[in-house]
Parts: sequence; C-alpha cells; structure tokens
Amino acid sequence: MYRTHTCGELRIEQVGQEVTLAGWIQTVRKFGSINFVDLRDRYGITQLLFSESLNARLDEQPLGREFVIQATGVVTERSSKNKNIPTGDIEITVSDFKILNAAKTPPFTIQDDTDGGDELRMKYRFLDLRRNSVRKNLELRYQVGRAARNYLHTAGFLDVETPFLINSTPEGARDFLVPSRMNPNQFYGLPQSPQTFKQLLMVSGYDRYYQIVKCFRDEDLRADRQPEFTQIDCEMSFVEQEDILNTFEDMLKHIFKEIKGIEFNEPFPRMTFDDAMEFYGNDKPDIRFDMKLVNLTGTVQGKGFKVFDEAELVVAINAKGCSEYTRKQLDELTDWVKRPQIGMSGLIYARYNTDGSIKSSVDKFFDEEQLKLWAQACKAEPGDLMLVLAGKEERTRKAASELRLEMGERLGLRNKNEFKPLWVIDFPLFEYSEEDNRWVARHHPFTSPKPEHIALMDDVSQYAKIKANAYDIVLNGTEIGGGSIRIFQRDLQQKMFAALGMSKEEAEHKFGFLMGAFEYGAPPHGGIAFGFDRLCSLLGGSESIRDFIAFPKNNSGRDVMLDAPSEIDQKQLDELRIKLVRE
RNA sequence: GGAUCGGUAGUUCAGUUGGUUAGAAUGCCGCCCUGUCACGGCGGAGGUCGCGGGUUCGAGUCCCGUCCGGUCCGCCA
Repeated sequence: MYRTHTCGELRIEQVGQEVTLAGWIQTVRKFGSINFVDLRDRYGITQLLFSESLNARLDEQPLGREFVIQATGVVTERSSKNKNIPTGDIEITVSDFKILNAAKTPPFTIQDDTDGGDELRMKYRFLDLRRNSVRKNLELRYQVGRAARNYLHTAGFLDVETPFLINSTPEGARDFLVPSRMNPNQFYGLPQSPQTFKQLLMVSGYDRYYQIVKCFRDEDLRADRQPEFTQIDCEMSFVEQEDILNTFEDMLKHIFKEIKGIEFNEPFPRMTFDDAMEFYGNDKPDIRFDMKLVNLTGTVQGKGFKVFDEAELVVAINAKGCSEYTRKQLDELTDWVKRPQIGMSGLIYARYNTDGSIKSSVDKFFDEEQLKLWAQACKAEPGDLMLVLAGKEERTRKAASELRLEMGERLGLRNKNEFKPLWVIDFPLFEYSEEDNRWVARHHPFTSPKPEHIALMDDVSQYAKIKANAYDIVLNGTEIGGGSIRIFQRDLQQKMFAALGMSKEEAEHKFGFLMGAFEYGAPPHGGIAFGFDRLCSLLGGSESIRDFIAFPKNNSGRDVMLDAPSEIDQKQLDELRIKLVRE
C-alpha cells in the first residue's frame, strides 16, 4: 500500500497517528536545517516537516518540484498554523521517505495563477491538468453530467449507445471520414449527431432515450467549438413540443439546483424566432438586459438624409444613462461598427440630455421635434443615448445585435453569475442557401413543419413562411440546446426531401432505411440535444469550452500535445488504397 | 477563404526615432538561515530576438514572404 491517506484529509483529530502519504512535491522551503515540503495530490496539500535528522539523506537525494514521493511520519499539530488550507492545522513529521520518481523542472508553475501561456499549457496539458483550477473545471463537468444522468434516469430514460462508424451524409456540416480497409475505396463518416439512430430507437419502441455522446463536425473552430464535442442527446415518443419543453426545462432546473444551488421557480420565458430577430437581431437573445432593437425605418425616412432614405432598415438601440458619452467614446464606437467583422459604414447617435434637449449627429436633417419621435420610439428618457444603424437589412440587424451585446458588455449588464434561460420557438422550417441556390433545412431534414403549414410545402414561394416545430434553449445569449418534433410519416418525409431538392432515388439511397422504418409503425416523436461542453463552460463562468475538455484541440483542429493529425506510413496508405495529392 | 493581435532568457513580459555589451520579474543552480507556507538574504548561470529574404554603414526595431499560436467573420442542419 502506497498511502494510508490522501493529501487533503488529515486534520487536527488525527494528531499522533502514524500515516503514509504519496503525491507530488508542490514546493520545497529550505529553512536552515529544517525543510518544509508541500505534498500535493488531487485532494489537497499537506505540509511535510523534514527535521535535521533527515538532512544527510536529503543531501544524497535532493527533492525538487513535481517529484513523486512517499513519506511516512506522525501527524503533528503545527506551531504556526496556516488558515488558508484545510490541512493547515497539522503537518507530518517525516521519519522516512522514498522518491518514487524524480521529475524534470516543469516548464511552467503548477499553481492557480500559473506563469504558463496557453500554448505551452496545451503542449504540456498533462501538467496543466494538475492545476487546481483546471481540475475544478473537469470536476464540474463530471458533476453536470452526473446531474443530467440522475434526472434522466429518474424520468425513465434509457442510455443506449450508437455507432460512430456510419455513413457520410451530405446535409449540414462536413463529415469526418474514415477509410475502410476491408471495403476498399469506401468510407465511413463519423456522426455529426446520433440523429437517425435515435429516431430508429423510437421506431423500436425505446420511447425515452438519452446518451451523453461525442459528435464530430469538420468545420472551422472557435473558442466555443471543437471538431469533436459532446452532446446530451435525447429523444421521446408520444410527445408534443410542449412535453419536450417541460421535460427538459425540468432537467435544466435540476442541473442548476444541483450545480449552482439556483432554483428557478418560474417557467423559462419563451420567445418566437420572429420576435427574437426583430427585438434582438439574432436567434439567441441575451435577455440578461433589455436594450431591444427599435425599428426606426418608417420614422426617419423621407427627411432628406440619404443614408436613411436609401437604407432597407434603420434600427436603434437605447443605451440607458449614456448621454454623457464623450465624443471620443462615440468615435470609438463608430470605429467599432466599422470594423470588417461588423461592416457598417457609420454610426449615428442622438443624445437625450438631462436638460431635456436632444442633440444628434444628424441635426442638419432632423430638428428636435423629429428627434423626440425617435426618443418616443426608443422609450428614451433624459440621460439616455440612442445609437442608430442603417443599411442593408440583414447586415444592419446583425450589426445592431452585435452593438447591443457590446454595449451590454461595456455597461456591465452581462454578469456571468446571473443565469437567464430562454426558449426560442417557432423556427422557420427552411432557409435559402445562396451558396447552393436552393432551400435547405434550417434545423435538419427530419424536422416536422407545423401541421397547419404543411399545405404551404406545395408552393415554393411560400417556403419562407413555413414554421417548424423546432426550438432552441438559450442561456445568456448562447445556444445550449435545440431540437424538434420529427417527421414520422414516410409521405411527409419524402415531401421534405423533395423540397430540399433531393430526387426520390437520392432520398431512397441516403435515407431509405429511415423511411423504410417509418413504414413499420413509427410513433410520433421528437427530441433535443444539449451542447454539453458549452453548458459546462457557462456554468463554470468561462468563455472557452476548452477549459472544460481534458484534451482539447486548438483553432486549427490540432492536438498540440500529440501533434495530431499527422502523416501516415506508405504501408497504411497502400492498405487503404489511398494516393496522396502533394501540392 | 478572409480580418486582426501576438511570437525576445525555462516562463511571463519590457525594449524609445534603426545605433555601445538586449533588460526586469519569476523559475533554475550555489552558499547562508530552526517555523516557513508567494519564506527571506547573498551570489551565479541562462538569448538562433519564430524562420527565410531584403533595405541600411548598422535591424529585436523598417519592408516582403513564411511558420506557429490567440480572437473574430465566412462556415458550423
């Protein structure tokens, strides 16, 4: 036995006991003829006292940071206690010790406030994971998963595993491909989600299914996106949208209570997709603060100001209490909206001064009476600042949405300890893809249209109006989950594929097994999938999901520790019958 | 595919208008110290200024290219 206790559990009550601890050396403090060593493991830090009698041995076997050692001694009350750590009342007076493994000096310090940069910490991730702060994130992830499983288990859900080596599908994101050695010139695709399998499980009668499962998408990455990520994937039979929303709202409430001790007594608010777009400019509103988008197009056009008159959309936000913004701050905001990522050509503002007057950057075209109408529309009061954007509809709405979030940030209205969930419902079934020149499924091709809109599927000109029984759950402006009621009848599914420009043969070839299954008694069903990594990062108060993944990949999809992906041997290529194209 | 920020000691960073021998902190090594816990004191070692090219009497600094990393846009049903 290597140890009798962990480094986090000994207290004043154990004084007098002889114990053996094993762990990593956090620090060695030489103090004349005595030495203090902080020994660390997952559970905490315990101070070891090496008194004078061990000096000869320490000269032979010097100790260094991150050495793995085993030490035996008696638990002793400290003469000077450390109130900052739970084991601070005691220390181990070491009688014998053994170096189990020496260690190189680590390239960065293994502390909460490490001196290591991101790049280095990722390269030595196994050392980074020793740090408290990183370990806490992984522990949080485990607890979130456990809370979800507990809830789903109690609610009668069955965890069923589904395969990773499946077919590539053309819809949606790019697939990761795996060549098949036994089936030359053929490839598996890794699942973007277990979508079709969970629907087949519904046909099989497993009416409550869940899985915490990896999904794979070969698209460009962000701080909150990884090529392989984890979903809490769920599906239910004999349910309507309302049943699903209620079930999973309860699950989230359970998780919040377990993890954060937060109780939501009210139902989560709901907003239609159309309202979200109109009032927030995006489909995942951050409702921790108001500052809604106000459409001023009708109010401001026809007054001779070309920028407004030629715009498809003029939209304002009301920055409460910002009328004192200096010219410098406003210029800076203007530069901000002119950045290529936002892409506006300018920013117009109107200050509602505390004396009741209104001054704008376009006073030449709008007198005070006109500006009062702006204020009325924006519900602005003296002391407020109206920020106005104008231009092409889509870009302007998007820019206004970004500006709103930026102002919310600057005004400190986006508190990461405040949690405001929101259901966004009634998503459109289709959206037009300029790139492919056709209508594509906004959610996915198995999403059911609202029954009253099915008739519109016969007329392409009506496609934009068709709403789906699809929903997203949004937390603090981040989409953490989404799902839909599915199509469960072959005819409707066929119609859907046809609407997406897929021939009968093509649909049969790609999804024939699913449509075939629908002919053998498919129950009405629907489901939802949560972005587990994102949920964890929000609960942990971090922007980046990488902090909650033990071994994440970087921006370019590389594992910098393993240096993956990498080239492979010619022999392997030959077996797979793959020829490389060198450029 | 694009935008943008960064790359200087083991690490985190500073480095002026292009100008002597490239600095600080921390870590590391040595010596001293019996109650430290961010220990302290004294001393020391440590540099391909990411890489390649160019401009110049002279480049860490300016220009071009390239590689690596961060963030974002496009993309991500």
